[in-house]
Amino acid sequence: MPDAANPAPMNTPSRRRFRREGEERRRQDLIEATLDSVAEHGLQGATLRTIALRAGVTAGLIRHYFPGKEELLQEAYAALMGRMTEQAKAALVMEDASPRQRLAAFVTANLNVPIIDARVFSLWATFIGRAGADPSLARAHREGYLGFRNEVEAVVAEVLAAERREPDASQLRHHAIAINAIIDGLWIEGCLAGDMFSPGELAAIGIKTVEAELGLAPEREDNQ
Amino acid sequence: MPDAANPAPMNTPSRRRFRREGEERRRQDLIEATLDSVAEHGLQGATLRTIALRAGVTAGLIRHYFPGKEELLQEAYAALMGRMTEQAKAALVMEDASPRQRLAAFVTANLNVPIIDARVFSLWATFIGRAGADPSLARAHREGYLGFRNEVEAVVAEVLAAERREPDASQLRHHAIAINAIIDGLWIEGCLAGDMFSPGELAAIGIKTVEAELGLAPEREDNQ
DNA sequence: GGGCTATTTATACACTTGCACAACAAGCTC
DNA sequence: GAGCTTGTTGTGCAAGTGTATAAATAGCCC
Repeated sequence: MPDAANPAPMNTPSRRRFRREGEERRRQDLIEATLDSVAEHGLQGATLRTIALRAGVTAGLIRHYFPGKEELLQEAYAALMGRMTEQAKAALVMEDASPRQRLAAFVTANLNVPIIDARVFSLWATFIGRAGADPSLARAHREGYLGFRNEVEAVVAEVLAAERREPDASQLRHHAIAINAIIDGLWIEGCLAGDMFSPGELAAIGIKTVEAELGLAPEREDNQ
Repeated sequence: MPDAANPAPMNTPSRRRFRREGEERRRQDLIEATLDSVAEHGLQGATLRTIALRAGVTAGLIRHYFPGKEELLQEAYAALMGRMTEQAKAALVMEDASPRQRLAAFVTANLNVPIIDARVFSLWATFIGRAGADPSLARAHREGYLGFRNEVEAVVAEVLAAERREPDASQLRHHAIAINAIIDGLWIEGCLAGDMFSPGELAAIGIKTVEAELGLAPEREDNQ
């Protein structure tokens, strides 16, 4: 019996070499690997082994950082949502710009890369599809949605104020709902079939539609 | 050992009783059970055993009607898409109605039950989330989307013609893209958080936004 | 009613999954 | 460098997966 429990007496063929990373780093790597796996193979294809392989570790390690797969997925979704809303709102912080310009910039930012992105859309759809059955997902979405809509509503209020118009709360709410829908709808179209639109086309349509919704006079074509 | 391989010598405890259904009936039942399972537990929870249980048969039978799980899922998705586009287009066949009324009816139909429906949305999101990785899904979506958009474009052309306006092809296309986005965006909001809107509110917003996009004069409030 | 056929059940199998746990070594402290 | 902590690996396991296939029986034709 030359090869029993010890396969070769020369040297224990050595386990895999590894480095100890900081906790925060590992957790983020694992979350990113999870998002990649879900985007590529869906929730069913995102197994612990697939995720670990992508993160460059072995499956057992995941249990060292997360109580279970469920929690890993939840944290990954939270990270995704956080990034999305953060990017969207970032377009609103413009100094020295008229409300109307800020609104236009907001629409433009939401209808171009990196927000128009097939991977992000795939993730969003995959997770949101479970919202009907998973209350925590539904709540997370609702919070993100309302936050987004409130941002829209605030800008709309500024724009209309600059136009000397005084909408009541109900009108403001309707404007925000409609504009949010316009952006969402165009975002989906862009993510799913970006090649059907020329660069900047979606943003142009978005701005025009939003301004029509608000009853703003069309901009002159010849300004600068 | 009183209970060995034969648990009771009295009578072979009998297999499950069953009825032979027609092929078409069985296939449809299985597809419906598949959609139910996907809507409730996601793609990962839609196992052959779950589906079979819901359809009132045993798992093995599925292989008698479908080559494999993959094909069952594809047929289920096709059935879903077919039903969705069919319902959406059905709202357009109105005799004795002005183009503008038909457009309004179209928007209204798409923003109320049964098209506003959490289960259908869950299914749509779950499947469309895989479009990035599955070309056949992506193609199916694109065809459905373009079909829908072309319907919109046709009605828009009628509406504008009735208003003595003569948009060129590019303007028509932009209108269709925008209106499609408005409907999609409001549809999502209604499916995900229908309780945040009063009955008919989404449809009212949709009509107003669409008419603003087309530059139609607001309707008088006092007509009948 | 007696047989025939093919729908349906039931069981088996190879494989994957999430999770548990023991062994190991990377890198800090002294 | 010795020793210790703990991040990391590897293996094992029970449950569940899709598929294959044999056995049974429902319902039709005569």
